[in-house]
Amino acid sequence: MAKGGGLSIDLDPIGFFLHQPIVLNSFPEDNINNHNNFKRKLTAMDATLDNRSPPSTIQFPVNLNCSNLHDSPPPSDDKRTIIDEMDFFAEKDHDNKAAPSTDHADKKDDLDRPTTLEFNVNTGLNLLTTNTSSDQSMVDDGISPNVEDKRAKSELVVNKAELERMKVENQRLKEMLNQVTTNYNALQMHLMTLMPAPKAENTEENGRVDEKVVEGKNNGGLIVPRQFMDLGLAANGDTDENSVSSSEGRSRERSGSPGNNGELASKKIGMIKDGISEERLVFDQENKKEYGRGDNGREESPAGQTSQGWGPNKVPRFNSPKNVDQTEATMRKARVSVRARSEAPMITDGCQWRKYGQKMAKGNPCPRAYYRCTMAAGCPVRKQVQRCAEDRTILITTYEGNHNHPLPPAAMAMASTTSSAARMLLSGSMSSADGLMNSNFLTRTLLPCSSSMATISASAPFPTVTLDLTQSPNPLQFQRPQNQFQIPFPNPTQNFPNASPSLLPQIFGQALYNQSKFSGLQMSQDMDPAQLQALPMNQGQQNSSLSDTVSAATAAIASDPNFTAALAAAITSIIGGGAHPNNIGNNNTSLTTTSNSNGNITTSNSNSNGNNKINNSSFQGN
DNA sequence: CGATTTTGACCAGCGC
DNA sequence: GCGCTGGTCAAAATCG
Repeated sequence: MAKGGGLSIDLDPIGFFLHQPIVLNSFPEDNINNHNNFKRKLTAMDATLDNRSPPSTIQFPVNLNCSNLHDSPPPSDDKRTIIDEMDFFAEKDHDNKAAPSTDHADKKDDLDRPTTLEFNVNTGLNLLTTNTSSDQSMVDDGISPNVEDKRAKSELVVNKAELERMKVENQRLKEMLNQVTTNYNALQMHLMTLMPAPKAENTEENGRVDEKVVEGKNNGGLIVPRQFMDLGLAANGDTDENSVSSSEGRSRERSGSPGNNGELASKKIGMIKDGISEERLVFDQENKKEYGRGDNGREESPAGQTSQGWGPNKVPRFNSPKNVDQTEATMRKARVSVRARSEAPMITDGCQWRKYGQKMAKGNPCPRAYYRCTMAAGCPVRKQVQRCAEDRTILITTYEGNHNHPLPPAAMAMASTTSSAARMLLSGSMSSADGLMNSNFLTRTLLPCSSSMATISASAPFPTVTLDLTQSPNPLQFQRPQNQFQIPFPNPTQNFPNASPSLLPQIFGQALYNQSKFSGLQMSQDMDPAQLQALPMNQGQQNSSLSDTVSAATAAIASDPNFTAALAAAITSIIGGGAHPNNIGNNNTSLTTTSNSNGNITTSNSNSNGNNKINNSSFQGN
């Protein structure tokens, strides 16, 4: 027990004995004298400062001192700050403390650091500690080693208690973090439901509005507030049409005549202008048949909370000018595709899914499975799971829609990713004005935390963000398919050594979400889906699968103070309005320039300067 | 017995 | 109009 570097630190204010193993009952004589001198001085100080000067058996402000180290480090000392962060978030220390030996070992490590010594010298509180230490030394003179042992044991106990307290506090902080995350998510969803309409302005004038926005932004650098819609949530004020049709024609009656659809569409366009969600429109007009009829009535909701998201076969048509609104609305169905290596049939994303279909997709010997979220009735979120044809160890999971229910912490990562990416894509499809900024933003935000790549595509029929977790950390080595945005990520160890690849969804989602608050992302609209399948893979390192995404993410965040701090800083800067490209100081930003077969141009951007424009690819007929 | 999966059928969009 | 394809449904089968 005599180890415990902490004891040594506390007992020796000047650091005389820091180099020595802690043997409380074997102080050299002269050192004891030094302690006695100190004791005399400090006892006087102590008396004036604090009447509750502890009796000889209670001289453990030592430990309080330790706690003070963690709780309120002087701002001037960086090292101490680091120590503070580590104690709050680094689970390792706290986890390890279960074993006393480990605990002591840690303290011993601290002992070896000059900084610790420096700390002791500089901290006035240590004087008090010293005083007690001196008392202890004095006691050494006349009291048996048993007392010393008792004292040491007491200190050990107190240290343990302190560690326990900190552990509890750490746990409490983590719980608070979880709570905040949950609330944030709920608020986010609530916000989505409350802001359906403003998009209608853009819708009214179609592409022209976009151009205006572009000009305005270029001139003034103005960040136009963007509207993004909730893919998954049905607005409370939805019409009952859906419910009506839902109650009437079930089963095979779903096939309404196209003509009716057209009429309905024009009616609904009027509704859009009145502030009705476009997404809702899409759903209504495309779901004369609504799959809200659902199995076991699951997806039916009297409140019209019928599922949205994936209407059946909603491939947009871009040819008819009359259908521009409709087209645009249809384009709202953004998807987020995650490629990850996994032997499991499905990645663990924290949600409950029910398989509702399986099909053999063209060009892939592996069947594609269709799942819908079953965590709440009417949740519109769906996903497709399919193995990559080229490399069957790669699992491609495509998400669409937003959850309309609270999510367990374990599900937040992926849900945040999908909904945020979808919103980003959707808002991006509305305007290209800030495309570059968005790209930079996205890049900047994602850069630090991912070893993977995000491919953004608006390939027909749906704009898609592809998160490729199978790729090399050095994207510059890749030959990118055309018509894609490439968002390269540097070596993850560069910034967040402890950031797990599993973190990507969460970070990506957070980043996208934050980004979507400000603007949309310009993207190429006409990438061939096959190109997504042809994404390079098997290069470089093999990243881990996405299984246990959330737990890994949580653990990594909790355990890596650097990561936490940086992420918090990034998010703070974003939320605080720091999303302007000029504020982005990331040299790693790089967007590839590609032109596509349809003549659309995507613009490269080699830095964070937001002056370049990215051409907004108009919807191209396919 | 309820929930989930399987699987054949149906539907809509698209291209020819 | 026809065939292909993607997406979905829903009855039957299976699971826990």
